Amino acid sequence: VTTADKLPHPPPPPTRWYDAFVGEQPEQLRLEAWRAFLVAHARLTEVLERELREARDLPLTWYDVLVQLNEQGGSLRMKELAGALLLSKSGLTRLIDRMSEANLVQRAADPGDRRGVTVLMTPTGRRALVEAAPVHLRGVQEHFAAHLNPDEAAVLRDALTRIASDIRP
Amino acid sequence: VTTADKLPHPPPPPTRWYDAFVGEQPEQLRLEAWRAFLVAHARLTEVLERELREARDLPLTWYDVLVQLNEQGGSLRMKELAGALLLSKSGLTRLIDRMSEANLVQRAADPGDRRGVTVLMTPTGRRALVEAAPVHLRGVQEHFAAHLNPDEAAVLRDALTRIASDIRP
DNA sequence: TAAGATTGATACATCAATCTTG
DNA sequence: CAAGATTGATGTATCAATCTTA
Repeated sequence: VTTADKLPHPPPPPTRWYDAFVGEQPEQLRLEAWRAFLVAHARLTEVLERELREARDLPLTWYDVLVQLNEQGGSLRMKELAGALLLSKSGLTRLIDRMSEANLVQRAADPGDRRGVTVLMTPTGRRALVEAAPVHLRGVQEHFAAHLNPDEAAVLRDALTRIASDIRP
Repeated sequence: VTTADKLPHPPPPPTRWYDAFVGEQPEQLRLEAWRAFLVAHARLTEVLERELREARDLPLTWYDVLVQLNEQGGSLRMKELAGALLLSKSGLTRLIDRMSEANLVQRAADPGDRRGVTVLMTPTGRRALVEAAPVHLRGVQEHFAAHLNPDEAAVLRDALTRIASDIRP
């Protein structure tokens, strides 16, 4: 369509819109931390997702559902689960559809309030969790935790917790 | 469908599959860092996405494309761009389709190797970048950078860079 | 044949609207 | 009406297969 011989716009120099921010050394450092944060997250979720899928054919989202259910004694309301997973309500509805289809979880009516739906982990689901957990935890250990000494781990935990909690409100 | 009066599976105690890992205090700390990392990322991308969309009606992905093009002098091959954005090739094809539709970028044939396609930032795209950058950078500053003192920023940058670079190979 | 990019089928998430129960 | 959950329409990502040029 467009020929490269006649470029429609001769390349101007890159816009240095960030000059105001990176001018001072401290801001430069913080922006580097920000980029590192994004890259690390992308790479980590990619490997962990791949490893779990290859080893146990389980999507990371499914694993997360099972972990949450396990930590809450095996059952949880849709609303709570959606919150814990940082997922929209409709997103969770479909996720639970698929996982029920695979017999890893099951829906049950809440006898007290029939508007609510409770999600139960099935024995099959529990088995899937028990088999997947070592794989996933080994991955987290190898790709994330092993690179942090205790001081660094504490800094990450504290700083990131602070950051997260200042957003939600 | 299922009545809650007859639960199909009486809740067993939560499986403590993670005992082997959290038994020692240092591993506990690192797992907390891992959870904080995930939560912080989810919350941060959510706010930043929302803020940019509300202020300039620009998806964060589009912004990232413009930033990359700007840093590379205004043009980049599809392949390079996909790599820089941590996006699949086909994903980038569609993204560039939409952005071309909106006149923010433009495709051009590479005269040297006609298999390749070069993506150019248009004047409209540059304007969009210049208007969006302050909004986004203010967001990063407010929600992320402002919570870090220089020492913490350095730890995050160094540790996360180390983590990311040990994955790709 | 291989590299670069696109296309088709599909998976998964969201918003807004809707249904059911309180 | 409000709360909890689901549904319909839609946006955007992926893989595998395909097309074009080297």
